[in-house]
Amino acid sequence: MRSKDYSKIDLVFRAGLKLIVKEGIAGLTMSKLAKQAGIATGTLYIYFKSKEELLNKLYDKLQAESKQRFMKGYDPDEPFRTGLKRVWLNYLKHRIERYEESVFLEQYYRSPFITAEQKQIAESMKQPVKELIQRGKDEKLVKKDFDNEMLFLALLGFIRELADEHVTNVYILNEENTEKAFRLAWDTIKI
Amino acid sequence: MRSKDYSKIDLVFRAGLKLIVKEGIAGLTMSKLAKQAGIATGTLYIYFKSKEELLNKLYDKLQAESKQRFMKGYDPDEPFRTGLKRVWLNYLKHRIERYEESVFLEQYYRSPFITAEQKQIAESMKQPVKELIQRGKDEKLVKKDFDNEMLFLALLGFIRELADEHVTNVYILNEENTEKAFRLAWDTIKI
DNA sequence: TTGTATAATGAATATTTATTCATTAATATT
DNA sequence: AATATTAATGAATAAATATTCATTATACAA
Repeated sequence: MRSKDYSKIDLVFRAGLKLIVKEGIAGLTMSKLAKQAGIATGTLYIYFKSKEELLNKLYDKLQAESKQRFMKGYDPDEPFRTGLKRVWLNYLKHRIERYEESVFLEQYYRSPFITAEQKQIAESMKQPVKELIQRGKDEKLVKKDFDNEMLFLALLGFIRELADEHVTNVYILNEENTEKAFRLAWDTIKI
Repeated sequence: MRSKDYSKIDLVFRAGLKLIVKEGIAGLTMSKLAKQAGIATGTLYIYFKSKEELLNKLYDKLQAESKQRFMKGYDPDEPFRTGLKRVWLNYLKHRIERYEESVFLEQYYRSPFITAEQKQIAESMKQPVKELIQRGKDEKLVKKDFDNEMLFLALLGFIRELADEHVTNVYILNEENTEKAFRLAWDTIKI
C-alpha cells in the first residue's frame, strides 16, 4: 500500500505560476510543468484529470486565498484612515508578494479555461472595500461628490501600477516611498 | 498575373484581436483565426511566415499606432491643465475604443512571442507624459513632493481601471462621469 | 519479512494545431 | 481570347502537446 502525496498539488501550482509569469498561459505545457515541478508528466494526471481541471483548481485556490488577505487585520474600531491604510497596504503587499498569482489571475480571466461562475466570484471580491469607502463618507472624511465605485477604481488602479512597476524593477518601493504613495492615495479621496 | 490583396493583413489582425479578447493568446489557433477572417488557413502563410511572425507584426503595428494617439492634439501653448486633460482623455478613449488592442498588448507582453527589443520600446512610451507632468511642476501646479513616476502611475492606473470597467459594462462612463473622473485625477496631482 | 495495493514513471499513443503543397481560381499581359 | 503568373484554397503532413498505460518503486499490513 502507498498513499498519495498531496503536497505535490501545491508543488505543481507553484511551478505553474513560475512558468506562467515567464511565458503566459499560452506558453504552459504539461511537460514543461512536470519538469519544473520535478515530477513525471504522468504524475500530473494522478492529481488532476486534465490541464483544464488543473488550471481551474489553481484559480479557485488563489481566489479563495486572496479574498482573505485583503481585509486581514482590519479593525472597525480603529479610525477610518488607519483602517483604510491597512487594507490599502494589504492589497499592495499582496500584489507584490504574490505577483505571480496576480499575473495568473489576470491571464486566466481571459483564457479559454475560465467558467462563468468564476467570473461572478471575481466581481464580488470588491464589495468589502467599497463598503469601507462608504464608511469614510459617513464619517465625513471622504469626498461625497464621487461615487464609491469611482473612488475604488482610483485607489485600485494606482496600487496595481505601483506593484507592477516594483516587481519589474521599474519603480522600486521602499518604506518611505510606500508611505508617500499612500498619502497620495489619501489625497485623492479625502475631502 | 494576380496581385496580393494586402488588405487581408488588416483583416487578419482584426480577426485576431477579436478572438484574443475572448480566449486570450492561449486560445488562438491558426485555423480559428483563418475562419474568423473568412480566409483559408493556407492564405495566412502567404502574408505571414508563421504564427510567431504574425503576432510580432501585430504587436509592432499597434505599438506604433498607440504611440501616436496619446499625445495627439496636445498644444504646448494651451494652459497646463487643458493639455493634461487632452492627453488624459486621449488615453482613456484609446483604452476604450481600442480595448481589444489593449488586451492583446498586455497578453503579448507575457507571451512566449515577445522579443527583448519590443519590451524596450514599451517602456519608452511613457516618456512624453512624464515630461508633461514635469511641466506642471515647473508651473507650480503639480505637487513637487511626489516624483513624476509616482504621479504618472496614479494617473495611468486610474484610467486603466476606468476603461476596463467601462468596456466590461461594470461601470459605464458617460460625459458627466468622465468629466468627474478627470477632476478626481486632477485632485490627485494638483497642489 | 513478504505480499499487495497503489503511487510514480516516462515512453508510447492520441489529439490538437501549425505548416506545407498539389490543385484551382483570378487577373494582368500579349 | 489565350497564356502565364501568382493568389487562394483546404486537405494532407509535420510538429507539438495532452493523455494514457505498461512497468517499476514504495510503503503499509499481515
